[in-house]
Amino acid sequence: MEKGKMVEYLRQIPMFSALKRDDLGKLASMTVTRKIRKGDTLFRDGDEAKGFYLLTEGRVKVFKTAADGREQILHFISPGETFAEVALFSGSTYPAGAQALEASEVIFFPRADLLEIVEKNPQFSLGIMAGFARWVRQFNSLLSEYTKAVPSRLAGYLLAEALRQQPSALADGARVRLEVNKTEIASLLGTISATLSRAFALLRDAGIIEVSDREVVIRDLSRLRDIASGMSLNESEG
Amino acid sequence: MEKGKMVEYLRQIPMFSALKRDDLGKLASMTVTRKIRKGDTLFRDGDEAKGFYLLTEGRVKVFKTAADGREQILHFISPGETFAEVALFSGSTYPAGAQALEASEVIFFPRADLLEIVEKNPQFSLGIMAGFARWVRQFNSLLSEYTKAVPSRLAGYLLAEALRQQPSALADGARVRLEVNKTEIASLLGTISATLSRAFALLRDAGIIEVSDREVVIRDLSRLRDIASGMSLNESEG
DNA sequence: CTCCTCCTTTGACTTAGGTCAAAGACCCCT
DNA sequence: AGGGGTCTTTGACCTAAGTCAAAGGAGGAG
Repeated sequence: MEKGKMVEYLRQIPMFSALKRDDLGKLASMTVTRKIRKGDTLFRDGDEAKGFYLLTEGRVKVFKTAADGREQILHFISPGETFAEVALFSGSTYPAGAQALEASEVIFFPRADLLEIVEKNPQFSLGIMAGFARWVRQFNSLLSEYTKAVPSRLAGYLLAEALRQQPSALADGARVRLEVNKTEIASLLGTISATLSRAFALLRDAGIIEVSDREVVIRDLSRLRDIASGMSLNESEG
Repeated sequence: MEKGKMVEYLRQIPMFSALKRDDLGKLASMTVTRKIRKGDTLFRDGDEAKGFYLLTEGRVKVFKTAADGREQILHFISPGETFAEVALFSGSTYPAGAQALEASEVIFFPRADLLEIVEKNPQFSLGIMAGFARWVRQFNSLLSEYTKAVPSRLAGYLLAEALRQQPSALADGARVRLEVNKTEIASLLGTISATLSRAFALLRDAGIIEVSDREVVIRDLSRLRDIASGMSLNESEG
């Protein structure tokens, strides 16, 4: 990306929006852009944390690997989102790994350079913290999801995706594209593909959603909401 | 607390240690100290976030309440620890509730006053962020715990408590006081007291711990570690 | 076009752990 | 000391969801 364009691009990212023009320029010049292929690992849980990333293209997963090798996805990153910000605040290691789900492009922000800007721009640190707070909330909700049954978690995921993809069109008939494969979604929801498959079938057979290939149509939004909030399938009937 | 003492007290808190003397003074004068009784609620999930807290005495739980009324404890707060810092960075609402587990005393830091200090002290914001990072890691590990069986989570909890209570004496024979009742521990570990009770019995019968009243003695630290890392009880035998 | 690989679905089985219920144990309070 | 309340343990039962395995499907590479 050419520098002027880079500055414009960075300005749109909420975290950087408070920066003045010359700081943005400095920021732009310290970055490293990197193209990665599907399956490439950006960093692993435990690697030394040298900076954080902004995804400009593609899709990335952030995940933890358990002792037995199974992985738990913490979140999917979409273009325009930053990840691994935690690197900024503690010199040590990344608490999770990151890997490309498809061909992607990232911008890397080296920790040391960033800290310089932070120290001179209290406003900037507020921006970072706001991003952090958002993140905490997300994490928080991920945790509460865990106590729910798999169909509830799936319902919650579908609602969140529908909202993210087309905030305005959240109504019966809304379409949700599944932007990652079901095995990955299963891992995000803390389950396995076989179980997720059954959960999809349950919602489908109840007439709440239609599934074809990678597209889901929401047929009964209000029941989907009920399920997401923890209601069981038969409670939500009628 | 008298003001000079308050300044000294605040200086010991990692988050505030980078502040200069007069900022500490300002900080001290903006706080509100509050005594609360066992069972008192400090704030609920969804309340407007007006500031954050520092616990000086007693014990507090931070928790989420599910739609069906069951609660999931996110963490126990011990004296000297801050909580609800998320309030600083997003004007909106608390993502969880807080309630006193015993008679306690807290210092409250109003959001608006704090932000003033943040804006003038980049160093301070770094301190806050460091606290945040610690918090993220803790949360992160809480999440990975979730995929494990209950006895593993219990083992992890006991190890963490042993380490917190007497970092130096972590060896066979180490004693751990249970500072909250088992129903609360169950909720922290994402289970219920009946199941937790069986998990205690399992570890006891395997000769890994001894339990009497509210005191646990670690008899076989290395097996406890095995269990905590996800190994099943019979795998860890021998 | 056809093979190969990866993803998804389905089936049969097993099990961890939640539910419900009841009985101890302990503590405080009067 | 008696009695109510809370916390903990134990038992019997049941269900959600994980494991293992196999069969379809769909897409890409040659």
